[in-house]
Parts: sequence; structure tokens; C-alpha cells
Amino acid sequence: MNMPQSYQTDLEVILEFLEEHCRQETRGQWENGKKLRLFHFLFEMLEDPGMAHCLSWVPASVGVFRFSSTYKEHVAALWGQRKGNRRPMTYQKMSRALRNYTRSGEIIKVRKKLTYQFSGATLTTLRSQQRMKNT
DNA sequence: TTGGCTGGGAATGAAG
DNA sequence: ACTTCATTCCCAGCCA
Repeated sequence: MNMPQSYQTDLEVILEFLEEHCRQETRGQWENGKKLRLFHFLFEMLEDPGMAHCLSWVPASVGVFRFSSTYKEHVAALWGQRKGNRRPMTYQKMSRALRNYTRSGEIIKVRKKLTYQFSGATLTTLRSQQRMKNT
């Protein structure tokens, strides 16, 4: 129990770091040890039946999903809360982030109103991560 | 014509 | 210091 002062403060620093890390985990900013990305969040929402009135898969088209016109702002607001942004998230801004995925090809825009599509690769990694969770 | 979506440049922020 | 991803702002085009 008799430790040098410097050793104790090092421990305190480490504990402080871990506590902050845990706080971020519970705030949902981390997923599988990696930073939470927008498409992870959207996938989560899509797999949640309680969110079907906000956004849902388009039947018979793999990886295609669509926001509801009336609740799209709700999804955006939730996303903003999850990230802990200073200013409230809006659909306008969230869709801008969605457009950034065009470069990386993780999500592409479908020529239909409020609808987008996960790439095959993105979809398979998301589904495998989802498997990990339920075990 | 107008409002709702869409597209994207550019600057800034957050975090590793 | 540099990259990645997201946020914020803003403007312009399209179309029902």
C-alpha cells in the first residue's frame, strides 16, 4: 500500500482516461473499438423496428433504404445527439455527410426522393458486425 | 413560381 | 503535423 507519490498519480491519470473512455462508450461514440460512423448509426436505426416510421428498407432492393418525409428530421436529431454536437443536426446537414460517402462508395444515392443504397461491401461488414453483437 | 430535395465547394472541428 | 470523417455554411440546379 506504500507507493511512491508519482506512481499513484499515474494510476489516477489512467483511471481518469478509462472513465472518460467508458463515458464515450455509453454515449455511443464508439463501435467495436472504432469510431462510430454515420452509416453504422443508420444501419442500427434500420434494424430497429421501432424506427420504421422514420426510415426503412425498401423491399426487394438490396441495401436500399428511404427516409420518411415527415420524420427525417427526427433521425437527424438523434444522430446529432449521439455525436454530442454543439449545434443540432438537421436532415440538410446529415445528407451532406451522406453525400461524402459517394467518394468512398460506402453509400450511393438512388434517383428516388430520400432514398439511398449501401454498397454490397458495406452491407456485408455491417451484417457481420451485427452478428458479433448478438453472441 | 415556390418549396423540398439534391449536389457539392470550402472552411472548420474532432479525433487518432 | 497530418489524415480521416463529420459538421457547418452557403449557393445553385432540378422538378412536382
